[in-house]
Amino acid sequence: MRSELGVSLAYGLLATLGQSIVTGEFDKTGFPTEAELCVKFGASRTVMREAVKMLSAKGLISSRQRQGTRVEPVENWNLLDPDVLRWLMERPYSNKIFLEFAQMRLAIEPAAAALAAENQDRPAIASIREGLQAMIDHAGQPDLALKADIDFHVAILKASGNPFFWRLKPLITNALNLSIQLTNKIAGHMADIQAHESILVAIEKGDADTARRASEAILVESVNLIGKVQAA
Amino acid sequence: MRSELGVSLAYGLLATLGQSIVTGEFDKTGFPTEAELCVKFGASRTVMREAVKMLSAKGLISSRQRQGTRVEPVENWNLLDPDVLRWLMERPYSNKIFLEFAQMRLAIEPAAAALAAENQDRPAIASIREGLQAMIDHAGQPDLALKADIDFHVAILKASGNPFFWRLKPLITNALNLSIQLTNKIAGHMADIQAHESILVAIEKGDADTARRASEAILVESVNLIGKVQAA
DNA sequence: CTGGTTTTTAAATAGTATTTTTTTCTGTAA
DNA sequence: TTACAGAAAAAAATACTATTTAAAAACCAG
Repeated sequence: MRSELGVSLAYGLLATLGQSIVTGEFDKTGFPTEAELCVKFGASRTVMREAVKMLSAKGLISSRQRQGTRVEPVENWNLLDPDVLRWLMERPYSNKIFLEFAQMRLAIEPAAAALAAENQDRPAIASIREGLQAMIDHAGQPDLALKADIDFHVAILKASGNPFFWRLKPLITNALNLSIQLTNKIAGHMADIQAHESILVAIEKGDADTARRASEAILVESVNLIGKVQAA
Repeated sequence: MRSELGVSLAYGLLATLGQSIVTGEFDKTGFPTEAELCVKFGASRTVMREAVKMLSAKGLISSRQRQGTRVEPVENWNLLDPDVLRWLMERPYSNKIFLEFAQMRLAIEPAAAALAAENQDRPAIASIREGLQAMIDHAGQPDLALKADIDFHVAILKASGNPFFWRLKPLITNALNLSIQLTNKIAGHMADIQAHESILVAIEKGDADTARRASEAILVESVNLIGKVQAA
C-alpha cells in the first residue's frame, strides 16, 4: 500500500499518529498495541514499527516488552523537534505555546544578531538584505511577505556563524509560519520594515550591541502582540 | 541476537553507526547498503532499518530508493539532539563545538534565569538551592561536584517555567558533563560557588535583571576559559 | 534516445524469541 | 482446614529474524 501524499508510508503514519497523540486522542484509551495499529491503518508491522520508533525518538511515546506502548507525559516531548512543535501549534487551544515560543526567540535571536555583527560573514549578511528587500517588494502580498519575513530572521541565525543557532532554522521556519499569521490576523498588524532594517544596518556596521537591542525591540513587540491575541 | 549492554539492538546500532558517522568513517567509502550493514553487524534487516530511520530523523543520513543511503552534510545534522551533540563532543578535534555550545548557553541561560526570577516557582527554586548546596557539600569530590553543578544549571531552566528552555535539559546535561570536565582539566579550575549563589539569590528576590547579569557573568567566564583551553 | 535490466531501498508477511505481568498451583504452618 | 508465601506456568506484548515482493532510479545496450 502506498501513501496518498507522495511521502513514504512510514512518514505518513508518523504524522497521523503524532497529531493524534498531541491532541490527546489516546489519553483515555491508552495507546493501541502494534497489532491494533496495523489493523487500524492497514499497514504492515514493519512499517508500523518504523513509525513507532520515530515517535519514540521524538519523545512522544515509549515502548516496553509485555507492557505495550505508552504516551509519554508532555514534559518529555521534544518541543525542539520541528514536527512536534508544529503538531502542537496546529492543535486547538495552543495559545500558551505561541507565547512560550516567542520568549525563546527573545533569548536566541538578539544573541544571534549580536554574533552576526561580530562575525561579518558577507554572503550571509547579503541574504539578510535580500530578505528585507523581499519584505519591501511584497508588502501587499501576505504570503510572500510572510515568507520574506521568515527568510530575514533565519538569515540572521545563519550569519551568526554558530551552528546551534543555525540549527534552529527548521524549528523557527515552521513555527513562524503559524506564529506570524496569528499576530497578523488580529490587529491587521504588518511587519515593521524599519525595525527590521535597523537590525540589518547594525549588523552591517559590525555594531553588536545595537543589533542586539534592535532585535530585542522587535521581539518584545511580538511577545506583547501575542499576549494581546490571547486576551482577545 | 541480543545486545551486550541491556539496550535494545536497534539502539545499540544507532549509537555505533552514529559515532562512526561523526568521526567521518564513511566519508571516503560512502555509506554501506542495507544488506552490507546487516552482514557487518549481524542484525536483521528490520532492526537495521529502524536504526537507519532514527539516524535519518537526527539528520545524519538520508535514504532513497535505488540510490542507497548517504551521509548528509554536517550542516544538516541536528546538533540539538543530545545524542548527536555527545557523539560530536566525544570525537577528537572537537574544540570548536565546545565554544559554540558555550555561546548558545550564553543566549539561553541568562534569559532562563531572568524568567525564573519573574516566575517564582517555589519548588523549582528550592531545587536550584539544593544544587548549590550539593556543590558546597561535595566541593572536594569532582564527580559529585560536577553533577551538582549540572543540577544547578538545569534547575534554573526548569524554574523558568518555559518548556522550551526546560527541553534543553538532556542536551545541557550531556554536554556540560564533557564541557565542565574540559575546563576543569586545564586550569585546575573549580566552579565559582559565590558566582552561582548570586544567581540564586537574585532569583529568590525576584530580581530578573540581576539574575540575568549574574548568569551572564558565569557564562562569559566559561567562554573565556574554553578559549584558553583551545589556545593551549 | 528509448526501453529493458539491474540495483537498492520500501513495504509486506509470517514466524520465533524474550521479557514481564498475571495467574495458578502447591506446600507448609497456624 | 485455611491462609499465605513462593514457585511454576501461562499469557501478552514488543523485539527480532527471515524472506519475498514492489517500486524507483540509474545504467546500458541497441
